[in-house]
Amino acid sequence: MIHPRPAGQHTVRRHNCALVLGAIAESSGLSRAGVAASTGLTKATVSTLVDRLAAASLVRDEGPQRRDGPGRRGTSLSLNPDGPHGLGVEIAVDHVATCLVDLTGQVRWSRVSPAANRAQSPGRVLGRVAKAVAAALAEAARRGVVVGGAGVAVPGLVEASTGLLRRAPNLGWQDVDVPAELRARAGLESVEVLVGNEANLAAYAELQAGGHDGVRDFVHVSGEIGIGAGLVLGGELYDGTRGFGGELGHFPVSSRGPECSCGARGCLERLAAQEAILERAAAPDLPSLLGALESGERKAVAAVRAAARPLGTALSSVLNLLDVPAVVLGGTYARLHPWLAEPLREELTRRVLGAPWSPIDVLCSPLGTEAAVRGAAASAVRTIVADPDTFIAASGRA
Amino acid sequence: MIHPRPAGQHTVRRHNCALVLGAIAESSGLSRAGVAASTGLTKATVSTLVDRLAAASLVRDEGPQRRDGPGRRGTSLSLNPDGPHGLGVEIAVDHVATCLVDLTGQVRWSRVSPAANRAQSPGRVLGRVAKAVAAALAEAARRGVVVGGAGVAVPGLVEASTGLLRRAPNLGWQDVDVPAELRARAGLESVEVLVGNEANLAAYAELQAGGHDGVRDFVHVSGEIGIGAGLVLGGELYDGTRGFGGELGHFPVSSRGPECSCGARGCLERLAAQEAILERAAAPDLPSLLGALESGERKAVAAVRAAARPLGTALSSVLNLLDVPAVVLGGTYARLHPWLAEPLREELTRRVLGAPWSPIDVLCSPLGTEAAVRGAAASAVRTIVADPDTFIAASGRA
DNA sequence: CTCGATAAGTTCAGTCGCCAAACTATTGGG
DNA sequence: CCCAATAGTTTGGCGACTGAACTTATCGAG
Repeated sequence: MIHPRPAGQHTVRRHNCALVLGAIAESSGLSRAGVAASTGLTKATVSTLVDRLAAASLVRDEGPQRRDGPGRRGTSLSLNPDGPHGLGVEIAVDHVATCLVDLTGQVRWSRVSPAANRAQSPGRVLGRVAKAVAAALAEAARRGVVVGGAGVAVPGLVEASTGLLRRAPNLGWQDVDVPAELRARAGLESVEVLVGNEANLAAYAELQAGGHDGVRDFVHVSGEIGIGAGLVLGGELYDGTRGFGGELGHFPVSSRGPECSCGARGCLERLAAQEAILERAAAPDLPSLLGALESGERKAVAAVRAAARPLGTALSSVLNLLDVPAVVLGGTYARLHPWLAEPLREELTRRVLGAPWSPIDVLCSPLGTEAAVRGAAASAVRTIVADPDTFIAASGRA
Repeated sequence: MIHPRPAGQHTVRRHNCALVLGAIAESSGLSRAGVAASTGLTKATVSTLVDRLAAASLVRDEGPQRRDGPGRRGTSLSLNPDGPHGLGVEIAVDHVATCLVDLTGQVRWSRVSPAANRAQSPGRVLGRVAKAVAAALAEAARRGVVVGGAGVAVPGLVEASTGLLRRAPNLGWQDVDVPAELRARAGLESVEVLVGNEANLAAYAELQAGGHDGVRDFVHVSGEIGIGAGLVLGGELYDGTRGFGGELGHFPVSSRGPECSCGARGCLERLAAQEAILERAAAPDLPSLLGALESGERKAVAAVRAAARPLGTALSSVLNLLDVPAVVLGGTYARLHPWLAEPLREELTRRVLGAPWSPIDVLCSPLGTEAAVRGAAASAVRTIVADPDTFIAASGRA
């Protein structure tokens, strides 16, 4: 059993610091008095904590508010966009991406470097990654911003407890300690480095920047190579007991169906991933499929429809099991959204038990292929916003 | 968004009180010094908190420990079995069950009253339940124990946020506020009353009393009427976003298959629930099926095997999605365990991706039909153990 | 223009729970 | 009999929040 920690006054301050910052993050432009009202803390306490947050340049004082009626005006507080940034890194089979995201979740800088990483040794790939990270750090230095944390998105199973990348089939890696490697190779010694599965982090990006506002519970699916899924429950990424959660590709959706690499038959992945759709539509690649769809070719439209059924079958089971009211389509599926959404919604409505009471949303991700890097950076920013006191303490002694 | 609460010193004490009690619960017979070591608190703090817990009769001083070597002996501390009890209530279609469980999780008293509750009005049934609760409270009074909380298991969807029983198909109920009704009818005014889905609470009972020691992550399935499932993740009951989680009965496992009441085809429930097995085995009821199995009748054995496949298909999807390493068979499935476990394990081993690395346990519940009531009572006890300070404050002013 | 009403933000003594360290109590061994 | 070792208690101090009084800022009415 993981032992919970004893609490002391410092714990109280940590909690309340996070509470105050959270209130400011949630509604920008709040005054100290407003924060006090929304958190339940006293004005005195809020003042102290805001001073602390401002000193660490997490919060910015934006001058007096507009108000009508008598009384002194409050000072607008908001997250400081020039405060610490989160560094996002994505290691994919064909590229390495990096970006810098500010506290408000805005992407302030990003870069993608093509790289043939498939079946390359970890050392070689991590060398490339270290270079890209160095460039990002240089950019941050040029802008005079502190990098407060880093997140790395990887295409494989990440063990939550250890941070180890257990298996990455497409890279051919096994048991690689990515954070340790990057800390050593790329001058990230003083920064917290998180790793996460690429599909899970894409889901998190969707929550943070997707603009489906108010939707705090959904399943995010994207179908590039295989099918990646990520769960967001109650505004938090849910990644299972050991962090392996969200494996959806091998859902058995057809007792017959083609054989899969996993040994079973009728896996979702073989029926609804990008490759399966292209094959059925007799399209050589995604652009040509999209072209065919736009000109309304029956074969292409039918291929997408055919993928919607098994996808809907699998997702409806997830929705029934976890009681989630929305599905977000990302990656390739986002581009197919106009043709995919309706048949998918039909299938879900038919199969989800709660559908008659609360209709199911099938949403489209606006983030495209950048979702995973953004999610990685956002998860780094999250660690600061969710626990500012630790960040302040760390930057104080550094 | 649900607003988190501000923290103060009282929050610290609450947290540490729970920490100390948790340490004692986890390893009975610990001394104050032992608690201090395992929690990280100082001996001074532990002493204060233990006094507090002892004054509320949550913790009992059991005299000096045995130790070898020099030094003063510590005093053994353990959960007080004569401290507050949890009251468990189960409202089923054919009976009402009640029980009293002490802080250690032992059932100290229980009673089952047959009752034809199917399709009866809530008022009528709750009248019966109130009577059973009154009898349980009288028994508690006779024993001189305080009832510190109550849990009610119901066969339907319970909304976590409101505690409302949204739908109970087998009872024919809709939107019933069970806690409020019971508080009003059964003299439970001063006691916290929790409601939960019967399958989820059975899973919780399994965690608490099932004796699969060390297993803190599993799916619990039982097949009486329909198929009920409950998830335990990291030693906590997981009941989904709104508390509707664990719906497994309508997993689509066969694209053909018989039509189901939900409108779809090939639902797990129609293929693997008790009724389906009996029908296939041509057995009139469960006892006769068990008899046939014990005398090795091929038709009966084949029927159970036939149910194992779809069950395994559905469960493997859950295991892949949530990364859980064990399945516990309860209710009817527990009785079929000798014939069901092996084919089920085979199916799971074939389909679960992580199986080659960590084998999947298929365990048998020893709790029988009492699981749900016990789980209800245990969940009531849990609220005390997980937050003793609130209990102490409440009993102090009462 | 001044004064009163209203609201934001600050200051300060008070309270509460934890901590560190010193102290008392108990036990086995030389 | 005294010492080393361990359990538990007492005491003074500290940090973080609270409540209430106080200062600052703004508007509108006379």
